Amino acid sequence: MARASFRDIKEEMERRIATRVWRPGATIPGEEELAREFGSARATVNRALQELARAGVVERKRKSGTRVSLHPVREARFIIPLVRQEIEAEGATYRYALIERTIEPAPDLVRARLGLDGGEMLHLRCLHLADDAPWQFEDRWINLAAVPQARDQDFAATGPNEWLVMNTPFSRADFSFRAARAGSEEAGLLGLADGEAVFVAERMTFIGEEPVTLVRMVYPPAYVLRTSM
Amino acid sequence: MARASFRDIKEEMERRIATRVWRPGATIPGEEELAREFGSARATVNRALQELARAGVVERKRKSGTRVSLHPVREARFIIPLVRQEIEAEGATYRYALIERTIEPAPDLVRARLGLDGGEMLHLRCLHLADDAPWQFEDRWINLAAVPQARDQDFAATGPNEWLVMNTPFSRADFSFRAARAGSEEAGLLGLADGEAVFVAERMTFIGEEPVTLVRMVYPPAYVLRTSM
DNA sequence: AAGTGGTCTAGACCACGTC
DNA sequence: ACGTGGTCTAGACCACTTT
Repeated sequence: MARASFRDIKEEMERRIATRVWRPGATIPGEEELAREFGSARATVNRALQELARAGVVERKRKSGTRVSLHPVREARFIIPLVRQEIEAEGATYRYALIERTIEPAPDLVRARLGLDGGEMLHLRCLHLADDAPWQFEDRWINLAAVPQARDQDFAATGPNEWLVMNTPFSRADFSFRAARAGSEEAGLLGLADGEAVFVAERMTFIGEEPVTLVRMVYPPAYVLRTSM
Repeated sequence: MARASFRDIKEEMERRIATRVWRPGATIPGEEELAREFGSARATVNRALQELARAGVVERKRKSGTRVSLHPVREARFIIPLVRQEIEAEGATYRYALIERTIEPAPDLVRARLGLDGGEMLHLRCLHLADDAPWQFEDRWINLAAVPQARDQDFAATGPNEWLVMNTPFSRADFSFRAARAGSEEAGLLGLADGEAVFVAERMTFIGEEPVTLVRMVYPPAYVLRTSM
């Protein structure tokens, strides 16, 4: 092997952990010693170890050293792509259809979820299609107090998600995922039988403490959310 | 300000993006120029930019330079707790029940998913309960070639998940989540009506390239997976 | 006080993509 | 060919934690 890269070093260390040369809970050698062993600079070993630590494979503490995690990785990451990207990544053609756009006072349920006192909201209902087959039904409420420019958008050609991503930064988002039975309206729009199982994702986003939007996304049962770590 | 750390630089760059000094799609200055501006080494700017790229805020390509992402692909993290912890966090009492434990050759479907040629597998089916109400039905296949010690475990008192976490490191895991209709057996075990919507999580884990386990976890429709970012 | 990881620097060379 | 990011090095100093 040529000079060892931080990737090589990381792989070798993963191998040692997987094959229990380095056992869970055990302290592994210090960076300096490892650098000597791998014939590399300490910074290179450091980078490999930092990545392992970020992934939860090892735990590091100054003075005490680096230990193999007892309860490895309890965290997975997953990306929230735009529907358009999600669909185009499948090799399908994306199409968008607006169903309804109204401005109304926030219903109690939405106000409660977002922690709002009152005020007007933009209510949008739309459909995202892949190769003309329904892919996602979106039911969205936008807080016009937080995003006044949304009032001037008709969202006829572009979905609110893309517009918001481009125009409204957010500082926090809460997600939830569940299974549910399709209501008759949802079933109709998605081309499903009544009572079919649907995958429901909900998202609330905030700028600081101010609520921006609440969206409910309903997918047909063929949809699968994937991630890996 | 003292000498700029990569964190300071990262924050300043995030600020410039949030305040649209650097606009979506625009190319930002090269590392060398930024290093001069911040009075730091190029490696320090590089680290800040790499973290922004990993977070999806910017996109980098050699020769072309670094540009602000048009559609920031934000990533969310979620924790995969042990069922026991999940239930106890709800303030409920955890109970575990083994339904079936057999050693069999891998069925074709499982072999295909895991990329196995053959060999014996441990098949476990069990139920996790919260305050004596069914919480999760678990159907698990363990590759005995990768985890021979599992053959000696009866899994009568402790679920395979807890045992594996403590005894088998893994280097990669793939997750998927979907909605489905409960089969009659699942419905019976979970106390649901036939055809009720259930939330299905699947996980495959590997040590290096060697498959360790495939598990299908089925939750009643009341279950909600939450995360935030 | 001392040990270990955390970060920074200045310089170098490499790798990839574009021209 | 050339420009930009990717990575490595050798050395230095700092910061946190434990002794």
